[in-house]
Amino acid sequence: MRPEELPEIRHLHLFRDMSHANFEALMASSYAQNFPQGLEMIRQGDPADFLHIVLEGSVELFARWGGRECTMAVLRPVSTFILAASIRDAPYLMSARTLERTRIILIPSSDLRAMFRRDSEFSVSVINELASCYRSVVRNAKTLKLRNSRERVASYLLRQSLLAGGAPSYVLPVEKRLLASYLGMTAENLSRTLRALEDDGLKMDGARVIITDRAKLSALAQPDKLIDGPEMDSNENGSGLPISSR
Amino acid sequence: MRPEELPEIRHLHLFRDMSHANFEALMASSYAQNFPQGLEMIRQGDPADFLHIVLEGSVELFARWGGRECTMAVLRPVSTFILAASIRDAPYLMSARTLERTRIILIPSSDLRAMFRRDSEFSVSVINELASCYRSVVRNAKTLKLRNSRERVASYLLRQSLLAGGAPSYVLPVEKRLLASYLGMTAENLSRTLRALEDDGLKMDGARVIITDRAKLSALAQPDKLIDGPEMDSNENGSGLPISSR
DNA sequence: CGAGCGGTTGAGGCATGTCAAGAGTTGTGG
DNA sequence: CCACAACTCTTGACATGCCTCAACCGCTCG
Repeated sequence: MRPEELPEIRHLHLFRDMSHANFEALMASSYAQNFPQGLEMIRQGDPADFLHIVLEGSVELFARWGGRECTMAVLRPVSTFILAASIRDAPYLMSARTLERTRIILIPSSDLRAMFRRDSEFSVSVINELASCYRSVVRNAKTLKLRNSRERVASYLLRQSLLAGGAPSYVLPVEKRLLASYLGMTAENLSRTLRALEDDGLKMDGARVIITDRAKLSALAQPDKLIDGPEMDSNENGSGLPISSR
Repeated sequence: MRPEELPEIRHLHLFRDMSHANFEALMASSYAQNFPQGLEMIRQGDPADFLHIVLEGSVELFARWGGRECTMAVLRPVSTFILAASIRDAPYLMSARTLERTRIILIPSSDLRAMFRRDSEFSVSVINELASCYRSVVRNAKTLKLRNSRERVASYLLRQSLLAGGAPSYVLPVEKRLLASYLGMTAENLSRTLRALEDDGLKMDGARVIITDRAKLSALAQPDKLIDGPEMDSNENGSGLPISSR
């Protein structure tokens, strides 16, 4: 692990409050790894031996069942993921693959579990992190059950706009194909939906989103802080399943 | 609070490992309340001032958006709920209403937060509880995105059968209307789906489920431990969103 | 240059929601 | 005790959202 990377990790909410010595100890037992693009680094069902941290690149979390698969989240630096499985010493519920060349830190789950039993500051951080992640997934479930695909697309685009500083125009952070799967629809359906939203204040230009009439689009999406945030929460972290907080 | 209720609460994973004195302290600041049927005791968006525990009766957690609503979980004794919101000192993401006359214990969130900073055994329990809940919601999201309604119904019925001790016949723990909403479909659609499953090893008689051909039904549902459990986990607890662990 | 891939578009079909009506059940008040 | 209201559940008819399959375009990369 490179020395200049430590501060970046230390800066995460999860690690920010623990003692210096304990942080060093945790990092000493961890190691970094670089993965090429498209590598399935985690397979659902495998034992969760490590907590992962994305340092560079990006990672897709996805789930498989039968012949189907769907993407559950996309993570960008600096984020942790699969904290819950590491803690429960249980099998991964999701698989992970790199979307590009990606650098990952691996922290042994057993060290993690030992650490929060020893460092009470750290255990409080873990609690806050998990609670935050839990709420994110609940929001996700709400949007899936309460909104139709059109509304999910519109609210997603508005949320991303907000993350881009409220800009009326920005570039999609992920491929449309992947976004479709994240939003629980097919690529074809997303394509048609984006086209249809041209009557509602949206314009697409390739991967570029242009919000031409925010009020109109908002009326359709009905953004709700109990689904879309804010509290965009403490989501510098990952695995709370934001698709690309970046 | 009745003295005979304390052991039931103490028996929950969440409270079982903390010191006697601290448990007593937490209970001392809590109080019990009885609600009539159909009362909306928690409204989404309100501040989460209390951790709740169902002692008798049953509670539906549901979410609203726009004009629509859907049920997210049904909780039965003895279960805690809305732990994450209490911890984050954040607004409830879901509403709760009683399905029958229900007795609830209310633990002030601030006391809860103070307690896990003080009692490290308790903080470990909270971590395990939250991690477990998180995984439950992820499983829920997976079933929503990967299975169609028919498959969700079939797998739900098989899971319930397992909870009923593997019995081929049992009575639905909730009304069909509510079950439909939990499974992300309309009541009409559930009704038709149940009828259609008669070709696949299922027979309904009112609220009674009769599995006539388990192999056939399983082939359709393709139960998966990464979605349906087991690890039916430590789900004596609630808010991991099982519908009626009974 | 050709293969592969993401994206788009069209045609068609199935799954699911909506609306409406009726049977059965439960609960309530006269 | 009965009448009535309210509710769940079911069924039918219909509309529509969404998926599937197929073709095609444009781009990238070997």
